[in-house]
Amino acid sequence: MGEVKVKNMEEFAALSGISRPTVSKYFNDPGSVRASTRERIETALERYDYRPNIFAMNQNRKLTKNVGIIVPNVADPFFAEIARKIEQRCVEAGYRPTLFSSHGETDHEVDILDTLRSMKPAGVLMAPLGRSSDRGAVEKFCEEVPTVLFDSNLNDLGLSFVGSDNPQFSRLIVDYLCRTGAPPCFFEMKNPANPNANRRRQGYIQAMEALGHAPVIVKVDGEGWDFEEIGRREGGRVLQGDGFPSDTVLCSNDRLAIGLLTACYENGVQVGRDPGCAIRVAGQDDHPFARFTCPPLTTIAQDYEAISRHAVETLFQAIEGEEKSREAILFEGRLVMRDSA
Amino acid sequence: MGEVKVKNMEEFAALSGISRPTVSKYFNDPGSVRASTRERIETALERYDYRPNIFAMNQNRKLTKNVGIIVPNVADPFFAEIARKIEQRCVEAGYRPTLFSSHGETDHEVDILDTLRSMKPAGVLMAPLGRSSDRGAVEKFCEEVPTVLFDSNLNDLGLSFVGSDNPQFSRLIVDYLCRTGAPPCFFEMKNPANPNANRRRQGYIQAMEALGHAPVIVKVDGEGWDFEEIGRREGGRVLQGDGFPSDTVLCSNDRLAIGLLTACYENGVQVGRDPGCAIRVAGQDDHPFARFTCPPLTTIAQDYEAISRHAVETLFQAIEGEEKSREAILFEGRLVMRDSA
DNA sequence: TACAAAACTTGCCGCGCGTAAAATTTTTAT
DNA sequence: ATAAAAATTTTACGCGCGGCAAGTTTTGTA
Repeated sequence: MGEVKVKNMEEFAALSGISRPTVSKYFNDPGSVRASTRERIETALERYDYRPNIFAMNQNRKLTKNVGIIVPNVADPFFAEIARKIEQRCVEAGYRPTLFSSHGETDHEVDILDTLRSMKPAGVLMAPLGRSSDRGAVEKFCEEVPTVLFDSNLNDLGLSFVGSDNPQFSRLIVDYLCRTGAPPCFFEMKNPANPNANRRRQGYIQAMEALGHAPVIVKVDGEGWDFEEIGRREGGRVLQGDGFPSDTVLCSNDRLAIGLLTACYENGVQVGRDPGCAIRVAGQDDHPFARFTCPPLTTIAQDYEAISRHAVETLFQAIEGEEKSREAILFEGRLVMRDSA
Repeated sequence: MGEVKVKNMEEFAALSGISRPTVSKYFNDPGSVRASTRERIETALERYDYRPNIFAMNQNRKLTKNVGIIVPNVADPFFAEIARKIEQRCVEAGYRPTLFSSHGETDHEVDILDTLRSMKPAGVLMAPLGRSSDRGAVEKFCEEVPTVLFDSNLNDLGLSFVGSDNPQFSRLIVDYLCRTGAPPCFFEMKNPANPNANRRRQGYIQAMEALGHAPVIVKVDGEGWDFEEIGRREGGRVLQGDGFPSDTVLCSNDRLAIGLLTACYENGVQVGRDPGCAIRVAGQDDHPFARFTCPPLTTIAQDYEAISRHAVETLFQAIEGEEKSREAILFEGRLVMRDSA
């Protein structure tokens, strides 16, 4: 490998004894050439280490092999993890994924959309910021390039939506909490960035009423994506004030719960389901760190695996021509019992 | 904006009344054309919403405006955070950053290098996997494209290295721990993936000896990047066995410490510096989650800000022609006192 | 063995832009 | 006002590959 530096496909084709158009066909789909031809090319490939110029490739192809992945915030391990899974599946399918993070900012999300547009991607997998997304910009983008939304749904945008059945999450954990102790109150931010928060609240209310309990919601101030800090600061404020209306607190998501656990620690409030404990805390998501909080967090696990698989499959089906009407695919959560509730 | 769709630079040049080569110059460096010309172009830009085709651009330019950012694992919030900062600085400097994660795998890192090579990047900022990096592949890459290494140093590779003064980290925290309680033992993995771990161990040994104490190292099994789980599992094993040789444990890094805190909780071992506590635990890095552990983790903070700034500056200076000999720039850590030690 | 289908070759054009050289215009300095 | 310098225009070519059409070879089938 690496005997001579091969400048272009012309040269490589000559060296391998195959015509350039056929070599070109090979690179676009190795299966489209005769087996004997494929072998000759691959033999030459090992000797001369040549790679087609991706810029020249993408320039002329109507459809590139590029796939964009957008998450609202890579610094959140939840999104980092799901992005990793999606990335992997794209590579396996022969595409070139590029990861982008909006970093929680509307402008940044719009910029990414612009950048992506100029990359002529075959498709895009996008987890929108949610409430603070520029709906118009996203809509326009979805009209131009095949886009599958995940995690957070922007109504009727994109080819389809793949996410979690958030009301079911809340019902599931409310059932569990009521079965094993006091009915929970619901702890959330006043203006949640993520629309899933609303569905979770509604799921909570429904589940409580179905069990004959009065739902109680604790809304706290806080903007942005520093959920842990908001949970800690505002949770602490509640604890130092009147306290929570129930000794069981269901948080809108795990990151808020992680912050609340810190607040409990700082205020000397023992968390858990043991007799000596003063409060139970539960989350939702099964954040990668939920396993390592003290006490480990009882939560509802998102089905990362199914979401990433289905999102990618849906996109590729659309790319490869199968017309379908938009659908929202929701996966159920799984109760993960740990020690916090 | 957006009156008519402009196909190419030829068309746009005609619409703006400027010749195409000049328009081309403008896009490569707006400052290189006369102010009056610049204004005419920008006026047209607002009316006709045209963006040059990036593939065609990059194809002919010897040097693109692409910058590659490689981290060993985006799912680690530490790297996600520093990548975010670097990304931002690149954009401000007019470059197009692309983020890659090796996901802890050697093969993946090598693949990224190959992909990057074909993108003809102006430069690359790379945090190598470390011990499991393919040194030969990295070396070859560094010879071809200007690369600044950060976080983890691969001796003599790249334009320069920007990272932390790891021995100083350990000295700093050892001093603090000895001043406020029992001399610490050092908790680490047997085969650390990151070479910084070795420097930290050495710093620990030096600091202990300088203070007249015998260094004691607790090495535990564990492969891969699941540091929290290793810390929890092996930490638990130690606690259930003979226990730690000191009631103060300095962990090689925060993620290990986070796992150890979980192990302590699971084994009913009270952590902190209060009289009732059985053990003190300290970390190193100031991981984004260290603030939210229970108890919050005492640690040494990496200077994210300085590292990202300096890494980017060094790269751009090299790109823009300033020849310099390779240097390793190390930033000091800052003691962050919280409740765990 | 013949014959059609499939795979390949040859030749050529186009994509959108970078870039170089020479001619022309505009700006700045004398 | 005039010369020199700087900026712009014109002209022309090349980058590396995709894609098409027509002709040639190989393959599989009867």
